[in-house]
Order: sequence, then C-alpha cells, then structure tokens
Amino acid sequence: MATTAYDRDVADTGSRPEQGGRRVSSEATPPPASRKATIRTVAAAAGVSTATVSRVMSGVSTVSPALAQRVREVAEQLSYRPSEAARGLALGGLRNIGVLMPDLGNAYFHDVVKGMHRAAADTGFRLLIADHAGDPANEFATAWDLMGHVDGLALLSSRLDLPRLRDLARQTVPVVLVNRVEPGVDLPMVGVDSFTATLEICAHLAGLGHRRVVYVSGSELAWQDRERWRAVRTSGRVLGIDAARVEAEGTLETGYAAVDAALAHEPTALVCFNDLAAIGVISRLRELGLDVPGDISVTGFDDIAIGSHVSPTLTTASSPRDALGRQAWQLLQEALEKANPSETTTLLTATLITRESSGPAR
Amino acid sequence: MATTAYDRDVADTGSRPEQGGRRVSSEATPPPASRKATIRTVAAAAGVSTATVSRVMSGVSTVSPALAQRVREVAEQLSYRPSEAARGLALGGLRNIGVLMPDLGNAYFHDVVKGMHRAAADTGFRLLIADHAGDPANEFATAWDLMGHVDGLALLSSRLDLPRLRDLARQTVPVVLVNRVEPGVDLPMVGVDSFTATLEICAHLAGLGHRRVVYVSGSELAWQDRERWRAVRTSGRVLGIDAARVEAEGTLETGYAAVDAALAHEPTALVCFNDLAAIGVISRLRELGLDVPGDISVTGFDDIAIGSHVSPTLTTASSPRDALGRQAWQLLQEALEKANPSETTTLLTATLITRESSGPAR
DNA sequence: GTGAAAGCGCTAACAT
DNA sequence: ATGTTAGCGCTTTCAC
Repeated sequence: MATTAYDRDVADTGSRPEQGGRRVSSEATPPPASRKATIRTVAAAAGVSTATVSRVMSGVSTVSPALAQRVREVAEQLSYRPSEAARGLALGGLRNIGVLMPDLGNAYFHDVVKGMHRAAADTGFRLLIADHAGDPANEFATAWDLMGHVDGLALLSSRLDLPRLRDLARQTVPVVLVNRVEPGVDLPMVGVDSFTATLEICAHLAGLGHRRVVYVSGSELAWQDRERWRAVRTSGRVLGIDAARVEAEGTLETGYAAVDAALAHEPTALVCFNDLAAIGVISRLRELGLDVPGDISVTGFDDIAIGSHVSPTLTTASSPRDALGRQAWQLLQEALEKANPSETTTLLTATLITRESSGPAR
Repeated sequence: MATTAYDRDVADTGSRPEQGGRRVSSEATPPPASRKATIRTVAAAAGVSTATVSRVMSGVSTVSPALAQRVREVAEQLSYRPSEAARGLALGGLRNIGVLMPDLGNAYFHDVVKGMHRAAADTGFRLLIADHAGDPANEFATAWDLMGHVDGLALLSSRLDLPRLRDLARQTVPVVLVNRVEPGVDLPMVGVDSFTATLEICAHLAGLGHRRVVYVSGSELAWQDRERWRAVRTSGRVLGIDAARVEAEGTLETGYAAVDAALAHEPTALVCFNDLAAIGVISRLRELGLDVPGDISVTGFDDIAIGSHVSPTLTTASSPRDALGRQAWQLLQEALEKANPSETTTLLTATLITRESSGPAR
C-alpha cells in the first residue's frame, strides 16, 4: 500500500514563473492571484509578519487576542492551510508514524492498529498505514519508502529476513517489531507468546481424546507461524499427539484450499494458524459434508470478533491486541525520546477460549 | 486514524546549536558528527555538489556513471535517505493521496482501497489510509488534518453533512467522493447503484413469497443507507411488501443487537445493510433457535469474501469494489491534472448473488 | 557533465 | 507583543 516510483508527470501545482529575486516588504505584495495561500499571503493580507501568522496558527506564545482573531479570519477567508511539508522541514519531523502489516483485510491487525492509534493520538502523532500482502520484497521497499515520511516505524508481523531487518535497524528512524521476537536483531520488540497458547490448545484437544492433528500453517515467513508449529510439534512429544503440517497462509482462501491435503492425514482435529484460516477450513469441511466438531475439531488463533459469530463458534486463543498496540507505541515513544534504542523485548500472554468448534475426538 | 493535536514534547531530533550564519564551501565541513546524513553530508563526503547528489538520487539527467556510482556508494554507506519533507517542499507536493473511510475493519473498504492502490502505485503515488469510526466530527477533523499532507483526498462512504462537504470542496486539494453521490456538491464522485440492487434483492425475496421484511439499517448518515432503505420502501409499493426498519450500523455487533427489535415485526425476511450486519444477524438468529433460511431469510450487501464461507452462505449484492477503487483514482488523477474539477458522477452497477441464506417464505 | 545559488513555506531565535 | 531573518534539506535554473 505504498510505492516508491517517482515518475514526474503529474501535479506540479502550476509553474512558478520568476517571482523576483529579492524579498519585498510584505505590503508590497497585494493579495493578487488566487493560487494557493501561503503564510506570506496571509501575513500580507492581514498586514502582519509571517511570524505572527505562524504563532497564531500553532496557538503559541502571546499574540494579542484582537490581532489573533483578525489573522484567523483572514486565514479562514483565504482557505489557508499551513503546508505540512514545510512544517516538517522546519520542525525536523512530521509527527507521523508508519505502520506496516501483511494484510489490511485481517481484523486482527486492525485491532492492533486501533490500540496504537489511540495511544499515538494522545501525543499528537498520526499513523500512516500500509500493507504489503505478505511479500518480503514489497515489505522492504515499502518500509524503506515510508521511512522518509515518518518519525518512527512499526512493523507488524514482519516477514523480513534478518539481513533486511538489520538493514532497517541501522537507519536513523526508529523501528519496532510487533508480533515478532528475533533475538539476533537490535530492535525493540513486542510479541504474543503463541507457543504457550498453542500448547494449551493442543492440551485441550488431547484432553478431548485427539491424537492425530494437523496444523494448517500460516506464512512460513511469519515468526508466529514458527512458534505455533513448534508448539504443535512439541505437543507431539509431550502429549502423545501425532502432528502433521499442511501449508496455508492464514487467510480464508488458503485455509479453505488446505483442507483436502490436511484430510489426507486422517486427523481428528485441525489446528489452524489463525481464525481466518479456521473459518476457511470449516467452510470447506462443511462442503465436504463433514461436521465440526462432530466429525472433526477445528481451532483458530487471535479471537477476532467474527469468530464468535460464525457457526460453529471458534475455539481459539485470545491475543491481547489492544495491549499489543499500546505496547508498540510505548516502545516507539521511548525510541523517539532517547536516541538510545534499548533492546527491549516484551512477550504478552494469549489465553485459550473454548467454544463450539472443538469437541471430543470421534 | 489521524490526529490534529500538535503537542510539542517529543522528537525534536536534537537541538541544532548555532551553526554559522553564512554558508560555507562544501569542503569546509568535514563529515563530523554521526547525527543524520543530509544531502550536504553526502555531497561533502563524495566531494561533489549537492546538485549532483540530488541528480543521482532522483536518477535525473546525465551524471557520469562513475561519479554516480561513487555518490551512490557514499550515500549507501552513510545510510542517507532524502527527507521527504524537504522534497515535498521543493517539489510542491508529496505525491501522497489520502483515503478516509468509516471502518478499517470492514473488508469491503479494504477491497476498494486495493483497487485504488494498484492504480495509484503505477503513477508513483502513495496512499495514506485513515479511518474515522463513522463519526462525522472525527471525519472532518481527520480530513482537514490530512489535507496538509496529501495532494488529493478520497472520502469513502463519507458521513459528512453538506456544509462540511462544501467546506472541504472549497479547499485547494482535490477531493473525490467514493460511495456517495450528492447532487448538491461540486465534487467528482463515484457510487454504486445500490437502489436498483436492493430492489432486485426485494424482488428475489418477493418471488420466494416474502411479504413482510424488515430492513436492518446501516448508519443513517450513509448515503448507501438512504438508497437501500428507499429501495426497500419502494419495494413495499411496487411488490406489495410490508417493510419496516430497525436501526443498526453495518457491523457484526450492531446487526447482532438489532435482531430482537426486528423480530418484533414478525418478518419472514431480514434485508441487511451489508454482509457484516447480516452475519451478525444470522448469529443472533441461530442463538434464538431460528433457522436461516428455514424460519427466516437474511440478505446482505457487498459480497465480501467471508460471505461465501459462513453458514449459511450469504445471498447478497456484489459491488464492483475493484472498479470503484480504480474509478476513484481516475477521478483524482483528473482533478490533479487540470485545476478544473469537472463535476463528474459515475454510478456503477451491483449484481444480485443468490446463495443459501434466502429461501421460500415460511 | 557539474557547480553555485535561489528559493519552496514554515519556525524559531533574536531583536525591538 | 510583534517584526526580522536565518535556516530546515532538497530541487532546479543558470552558468561554466
């Protein structure tokens, strides 16, 4: 959701023909053309200096109420809007923070972003949201491009490999990793302990008599996927579960498509990477005439809202999305304040939520 | 997803103590501190002028390959990233376009945005995405704030009232209305003809013997809601359907919550504002022990992906989301090129999709 | 092919 | 309380 190409064929907002080499006293320039109001236009029209206009616009220091009022009126009248580009240049920062995620269509990310947004808004920061469809090359390009526009960058569920990650870490704009914990990288990060939560899911399943499960994976580039798959395999050893893995990408469509391969293992339960995949899986199972959980159990992960509105409702693990978002902002905030990016790592806990989609093994 | 507050307490990227009043020849400033590489740092380090660095970075005009290579290396080595703020200032535009929508969590919008993105990316534009939770005040504030950062603005399913809309139209940055057609406003706009599509839904229902339907609404501030409700009422006259309306907001939760009130009208069918609401509705009906479509039929609108993965699958109207997005970009593009914002209005067609959630009236 | 220098619109000392 | 002015980092004529 962002691009880097710099064609130049559009929108050069009119040519600006030679407009005098020297600056002229404010009053000398009457408000002529109707082009675009700048701080100078307003200053001239209001008969004050640009400094005063600037002060009024940012509500700073003491400007006499009467004057301020007049300036405000003129500004309003001229539809004057301070250029953020100029502001950013002068201030040395746009007060934007970039948020990059694999899939804008996944409600999970949306919830995390909401958490960040609330926290960021309180401090006067804007969020620039972009997605990269799970493609690392695209992710890197987008991150790189975004860096020019933002004061900080949050990578949600990044699919970047270590060299690329380190490359970004080396840049001057602070970066935080959300939903990924990568010991080898010098970056603040927050994640959810999905290993433990997935183990709980497996234990729950084992308790219901399941001995043969298949894991319907997420993107193999996702840290969460590695953690969850590791947990499923571990459950094999610890709980005596026979575990297989089939590939998917954590979306409705890939979940749906993975079912046939999964069924080849004759499992009694399907542990899915996330809720979206689980819903896709269930949809396909229904199509095949299989009842969930009668014939086979299915579990998700994330606890997105729709999980409790589908039939059967989803057994899943609830990630603390809001907390994740806030924590992410917290880290960014710290990185912004002190140039010293302390390598902080936080791991939040997800909790098992048992609903209808899991039942006794057949 | 954007804010306007301008606190000043963070990130002023270090103070810049008196650094000489006059500009000094490039070579006079050795690459000292490790602060942040600027074009001058790079120029000095590479022993060339800033003009050359600029040319190399934007791949413009002819710079001797050897020199270009050297500059690129130095830049790379210094982790130099041109500041977009400075660039934007000099160029008179950031090549950003803002996209504002009510609900980031609705897959429908996501699909529209994808369409826009693809189109915009080809022209070297970035998309800044923000949501406003359906609150007009928030929408206006966000739009206003965003205007400083973008070269164009797309308002998806805007909830703004006419005065506010006109206020935005009066500004210098081009604005297009997507998913809303408002005759009184001088703005380019694209919408989907949901009136006709909803009529088709009603006709479909009437054909199945339904005579008593209730419309589970969207936000009453949404143009689409007005159109759909108008269609439902019209169907009352034309098709002999007895129609009532209950309030919701086009989300899972509000759909779910609206069911009890809807049932008070003893309908045989529920026509929902969109798919999300329909899924919420069905979930509540199931909870009440009602079968869909056995006991009652339910229809949605939008044809989001999940609609064909839930049980029962949703009867709905398919909006041409991708086309919407592309058309939106098209309009923006035109507005960007010629200062003359021709008031263009396009209406796209939605088509009925019959699935499991609608059946014969009981 | 490359450099010098004039801004882009705004903010922040530093006067007054 | 208000005006002057020197930049912020980059692009872009205009010379050479």
